[in-house]
Amino acid sequence: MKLNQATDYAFRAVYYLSGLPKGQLVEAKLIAETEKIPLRFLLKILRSLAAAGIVESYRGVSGGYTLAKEPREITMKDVVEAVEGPIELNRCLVDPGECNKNHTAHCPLHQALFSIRQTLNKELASYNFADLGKN
Amino acid sequence: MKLNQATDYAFRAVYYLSGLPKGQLVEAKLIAETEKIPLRFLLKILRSLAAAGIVESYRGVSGGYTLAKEPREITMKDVVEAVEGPIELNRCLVDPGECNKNHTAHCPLHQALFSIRQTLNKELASYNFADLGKN
DNA sequence: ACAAAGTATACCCAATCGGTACAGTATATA
DNA sequence: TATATACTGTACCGATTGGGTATACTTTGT
Repeated sequence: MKLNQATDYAFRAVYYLSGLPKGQLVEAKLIAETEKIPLRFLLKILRSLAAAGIVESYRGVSGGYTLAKEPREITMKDVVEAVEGPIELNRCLVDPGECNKNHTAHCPLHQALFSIRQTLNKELASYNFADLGKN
Repeated sequence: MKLNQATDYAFRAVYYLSGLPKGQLVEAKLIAETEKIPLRFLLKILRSLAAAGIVESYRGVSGGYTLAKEPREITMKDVVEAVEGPIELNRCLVDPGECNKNHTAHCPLHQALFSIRQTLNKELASYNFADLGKN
């Protein structure tokens, strides 16, 4: 069970942007070089981050990217969800029809998984990009 | 980010075995039918569980499977790891060489991910198959 | 008008997932 | 001791996902 590589790159990109003066634009190319991320792939990831309202993009000659909100307002959970969608943990947490036993409500495994997912989400949400740098 | 289907089946199989009198053998076929798991696939999963010391197998005419230890001694983490290996969360947690920034030790993202993984592991380890049934 | 940025869509190869097939081995019982 | 029954091991298979690239296009500052 792991996060995918795109998510890792997204973490790095957002972390990089968090270290910049508020509102400063940076081209994808520079982020890519600094963070050693394939440029084309990074552009794709940045589009997801933009769609999720984490990053703002500006086109044209001196365009680039900047954070759409304060680093403190962006959590690791936000980034994960922007890139790979919500954490599912298990098919049957998403679609009860997928549960081949089909008695979700009184399935103790389901209950445990539900609670584990919740813990994981909370944990991811507890890290914001302002605090990440410090310590 | 999710657990795979084999792990889900493994949960169900172990849960099923946990509900049986200690030491009672059950054929894979019966587990498969009860839990609606493809038989061949279940057999494969059971081999992983046996290799991990969660389940014991007996061949021959009235063979089958039984838990290798008390339900209380088996956690969801044990089952996850038996089936899909340890939880990695991120490439660079496994192999520092994979970290394209290569300064793992002082990377705040790495530190956060490390801690998140730990929380997840603890959470998974907090559910054992004796308690799952009750409540 | 043109170069420098981002956008959109489509594609590609490799790895993993979910599962099956086949050939083999152990064992209880007739 | 033959045989049916149950597990084992390896190899395979089609579909999906992961990680990334290509191509064509749009926006914008100078």
